[in-house]
Amino acid sequence: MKRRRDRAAREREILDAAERIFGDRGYQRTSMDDIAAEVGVSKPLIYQYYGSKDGLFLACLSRLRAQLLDAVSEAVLAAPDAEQAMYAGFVSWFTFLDEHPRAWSVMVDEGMLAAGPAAQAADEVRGDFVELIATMVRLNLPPDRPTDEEEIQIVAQSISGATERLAIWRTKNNGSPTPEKLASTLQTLLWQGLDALRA
Amino acid sequence: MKRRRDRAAREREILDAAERIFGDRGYQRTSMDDIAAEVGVSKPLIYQYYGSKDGLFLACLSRLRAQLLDAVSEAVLAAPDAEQAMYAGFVSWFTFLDEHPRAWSVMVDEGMLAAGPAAQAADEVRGDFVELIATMVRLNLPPDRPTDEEEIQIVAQSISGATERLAIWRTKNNGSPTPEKLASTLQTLLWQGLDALRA
DNA sequence: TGGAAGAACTTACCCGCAGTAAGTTACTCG
DNA sequence: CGAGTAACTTACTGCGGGTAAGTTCTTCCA
Repeated sequence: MKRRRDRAAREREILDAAERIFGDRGYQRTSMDDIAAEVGVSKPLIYQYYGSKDGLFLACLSRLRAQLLDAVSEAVLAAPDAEQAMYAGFVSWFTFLDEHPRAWSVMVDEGMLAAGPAAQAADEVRGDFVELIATMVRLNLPPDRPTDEEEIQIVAQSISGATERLAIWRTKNNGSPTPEKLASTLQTLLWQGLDALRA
Repeated sequence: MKRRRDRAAREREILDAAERIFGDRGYQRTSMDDIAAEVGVSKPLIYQYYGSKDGLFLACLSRLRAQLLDAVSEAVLAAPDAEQAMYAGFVSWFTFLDEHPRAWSVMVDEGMLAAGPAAQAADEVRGDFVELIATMVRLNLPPDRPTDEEEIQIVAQSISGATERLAIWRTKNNGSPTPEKLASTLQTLLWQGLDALRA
């Protein structure tokens, strides 16, 4: 017989199992009973802790996103200049996704949340990335130039959308091209354009 | 009492209703019974014609995508040169989505199909756009240059992902910025980079 | 050391909805 | 008219998200 545990430990245990199973089978093909069985606990307990299937999924999603955001932020901050920061950011993005394939499956599935209250929360998580990118773009503007905030948002959304799509495409392509190839192509494609917007 | 109709007419009627209801409520919140009721027909008939809920949704999706692809292709082909073609393509993309908000809701929901056999089909539809973009990029390469097909795919996927994300962001933003603003920012961001890849 | 208080956990259900088996009604053509 | 078939329905199953109403374990103070 399994012992009882305190709430925080059990929550972590449930979250880990959920991440694993959602990652393997996707949102739709995973039932709350499956997760309950994996943890060795009954379904209502999960509902008590996470409220709903969406809630549980969202908890997985936001933990994973935070890890990814950390990895990318770190790479960006460690770079000596803006150009290399951009390249490093791209590489670390694709590399993280390579090294955490299950994590990535969960995130791709977030389309699942297109409706409902959880959608809002999911958007916020995504928004973190857009903000990271927007900040980088802003830092690289000449200080005297009046910032067109709308334009910055457009650029940040575009880059975020592009990298996300590339990551999806890449998994369907059995992991090629390499992160470096992707990063350098993006770099070439975008760098001059960013320069042009600066003018 | 409603009369019987022949299969093709009924199929169209069902598809129209499904597009409307999916567009209003999203995939998850729409039940097959809802659609059946709207058409004034019983549920098994829809199953006979479309096989499954995914099948029906996919049928809506692929019709709408085809319309959107037509609109964009036409705009692109009507332009006098590559630079204007790119701009015109962007504008027509955002404009179409503006003018067919319901269409757009259906398409955004396609994340819903992340799993299952329908996912494959959904990807194919999306692939049409990537191919359109890739073709345009290819046409604009100097003929003597050895084409790096992988690089072209990366670029096409990026642009497709970026525009899709911008469209989603835009609807959450109550339809601003304007299609023209988006198109011109993208143009500035990407044009020089495409030039750089050409070299 | 007993026993109240509360946290951790379960049993046993409900119901909405995708999907189906088996039949019924209306149209069509010889 | 009647046989054949296309269009359609009634009446169900089962899965899975979600919940009401308890039951056991554990802690901690008298």
